[in-house]
Amino acid sequence: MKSETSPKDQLYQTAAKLFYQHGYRAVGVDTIAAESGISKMTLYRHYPSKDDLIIAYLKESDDDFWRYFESSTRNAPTPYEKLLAFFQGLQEYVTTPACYGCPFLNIASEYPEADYPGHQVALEHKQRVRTRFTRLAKDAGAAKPAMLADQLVLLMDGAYMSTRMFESDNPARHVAAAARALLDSAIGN
Amino acid sequence: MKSETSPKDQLYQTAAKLFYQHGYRAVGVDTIAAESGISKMTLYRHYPSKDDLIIAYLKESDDDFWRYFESSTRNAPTPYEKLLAFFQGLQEYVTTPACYGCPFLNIASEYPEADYPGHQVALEHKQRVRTRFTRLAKDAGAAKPAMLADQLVLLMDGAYMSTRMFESDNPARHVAAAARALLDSAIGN
DNA sequence: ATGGTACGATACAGATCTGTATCGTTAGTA
DNA sequence: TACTAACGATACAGATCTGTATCGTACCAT
Repeated sequence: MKSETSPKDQLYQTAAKLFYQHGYRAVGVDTIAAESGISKMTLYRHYPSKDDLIIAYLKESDDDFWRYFESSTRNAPTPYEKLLAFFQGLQEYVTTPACYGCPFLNIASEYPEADYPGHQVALEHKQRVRTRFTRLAKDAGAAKPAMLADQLVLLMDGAYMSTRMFESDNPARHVAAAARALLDSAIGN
Repeated sequence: MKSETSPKDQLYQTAAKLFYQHGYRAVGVDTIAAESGISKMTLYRHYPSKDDLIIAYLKESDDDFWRYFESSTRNAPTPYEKLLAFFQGLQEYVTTPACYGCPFLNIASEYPEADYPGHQVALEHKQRVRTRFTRLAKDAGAAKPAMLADQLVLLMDGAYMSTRMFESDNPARHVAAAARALLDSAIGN
């Protein structure tokens, strides 16, 4: 059957969960090893350093994000509705206990130095989102698509951070309505 | 003249700068002592622990925020214009190299556990901002003032995080326009 | 059967961090 | 002048962290 998860997968899943919930600096390799039931030596056999494990997690999070982005917007017929659908899905996610914010914002907070490798990965991710938003905003007929995209990025990141901060009564519950207001204001329909 | 800064002040100013720029976990007490030119023993004579120093910084940051809030909105004649003025000033600040994000969002990222004292201080700060926004939104005639306030909080926090992440070409340069759009949409004038 | 590969367990090196203990010095004050 | 309070310098205790070294074992393919 070969359905057993490999030690590397086991390690990765545990690290991903701990990094996301508790932060990158707060989680040590000993904790990851103990929690996953995999030896620390095996960890270092698969990942040369803790930073490599962090980078692997960030790259996978980027893939996850785009997988979700595609699936949440696929059924929306227009660019306008695609953006709305994304923010509707985002709102549902960030008002869920499973959400601990944004892995990329979290790494940027913990490692603000621009030359840290993880910071670079995060920055590139946000730039791709910005580019994608800009394209959709343009196709939706916005007069200033780059400006609208930036405004939507602020909303998205604000929602992620609210979720990391608030346990209940989260301001992010209004992110979809806010996105709609910005879209309507920028498109003018 | 007695104008010399006291060792405690020297210590505090150095710690504030380092915490804000590099993060709380990344900055150790030895670094603070060395950078300030004050002995580590003197640090612990004034602050029982590093956490106490962090809390002192957060409380002072809260005061700073409200001082700025009052000064930036004082000359605006209406609640609507007060909110616009705040976001205009925020935009100017976050597009400046002196800005390293929001001390409260930063602490929430680095210490996500809700029972960490610093997290509590941060949460209370954000709640006060939310309350203040709600009051102004209500006085400005918004149909759903709490919702508008939440949307503005998302924008504000998104702008802070963008600044921590981006060095140039910062999406936060459009935060004032976004706030205006949300206000106009919610008030309907 | 045998050899290679992956993993577990453990100990450890070396760095770093928070916080304390000790002692010397300096400055202000009665 | 002598006392006191604050500070500096240094060493250190104890914990924690990343990463490595070593050795034993289990499994798998030839």
